Amino acid sequence: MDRKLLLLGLLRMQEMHGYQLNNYLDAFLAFCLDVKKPTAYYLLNKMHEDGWIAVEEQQEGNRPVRRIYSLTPEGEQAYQNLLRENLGSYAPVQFDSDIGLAFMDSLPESERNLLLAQRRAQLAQKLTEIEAVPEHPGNFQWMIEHQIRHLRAELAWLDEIITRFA
Amino acid sequence: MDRKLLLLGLLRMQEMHGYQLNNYLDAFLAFCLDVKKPTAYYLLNKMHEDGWIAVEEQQEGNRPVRRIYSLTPEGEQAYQNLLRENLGSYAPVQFDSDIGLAFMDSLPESERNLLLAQRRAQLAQKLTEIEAVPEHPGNFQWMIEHQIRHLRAELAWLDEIITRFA
DNA sequence: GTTTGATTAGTCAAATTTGACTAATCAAAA
DNA sequence: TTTTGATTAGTCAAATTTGACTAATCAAAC
Repeated sequence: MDRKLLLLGLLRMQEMHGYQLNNYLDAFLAFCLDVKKPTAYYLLNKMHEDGWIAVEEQQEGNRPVRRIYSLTPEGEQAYQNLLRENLGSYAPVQFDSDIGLAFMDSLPESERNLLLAQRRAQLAQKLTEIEAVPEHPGNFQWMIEHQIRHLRAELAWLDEIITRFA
Repeated sequence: MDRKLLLLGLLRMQEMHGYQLNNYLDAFLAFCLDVKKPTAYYLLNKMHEDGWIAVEEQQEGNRPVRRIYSLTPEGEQAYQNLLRENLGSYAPVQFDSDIGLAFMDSLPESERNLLLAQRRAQLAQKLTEIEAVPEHPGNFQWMIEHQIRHLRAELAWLDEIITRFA
């Protein structure tokens, strides 16, 4: 549902064709949200079938056809509903990385430490990357800020684990 | 992959039948990990087909048959590989709740505040629940500790947002 | 006596997600 | 002049995940 909300919200800000949409997801939101291209098209089609999204074809010169997606009134209504649902509830997240931590004991100490160091490096890398992301349009800035805080907390937590086990 | 690691790790600690396994997931790990019953069976079957897991049937009286799942040597090897892969890398998490935050502007202030208060209540509730969870066997304790820290940070973040917008 | 709830096994169809792939046009680099 | 990379559109089969459901036994509550 949240992914639908995302697509509706983006198209509501500005109608777009699929390429633009996927490009935006890739270029600006990939740090925080992972929506693959076929997923986006799947959802666009579904919402089109449900009458939430209108499609208009445009041709420019001999280039491939552009399909502009935009919200219908039903889409606007759905957007409002999904938005309320999302805002009014807390969706817990899962830390799949913790599964490995739970079973660390089955590795020799030296290897465990090596792997954890590797994990730490990746985490730090990701943090550096996202801290370098420039200002973002609209309220997406918060998504980044949230992610940054989260990654900092994760790094601190991982360091604590590493220390406890060193 | 991580869910496979989880199941392998659990069966490695102690061989179990499906009911036991699902029960354990439900009763002890549901706070941190969400693995539904059909998913568990799907993975058990798959790993059985791949030769990672052995199944032995037991009958006790007239009760339905028990199928005890346990690791094969290949399963042990797979476990080692998955564990290394998991431990040595950082898997980023996604905050789907942030999607709503990004679009808050489209709601009237009063409703927005109401919904955010509702979200906060849910979050606080979840935190209370998990803080009340008793000691956990083995290293699963960390998963809980991690989740608690995370929820506290989330609560603080949400409060900050609410304040900024009040 | 009967109904409920725990124990044991799942299944099944449907929804969702993804990796890998195709196809055409045009601008710019080599 | 050829090749590469961006622009535009996706598709397709496969993997995964889930909600809703079935079926049998036994103990305990009512």
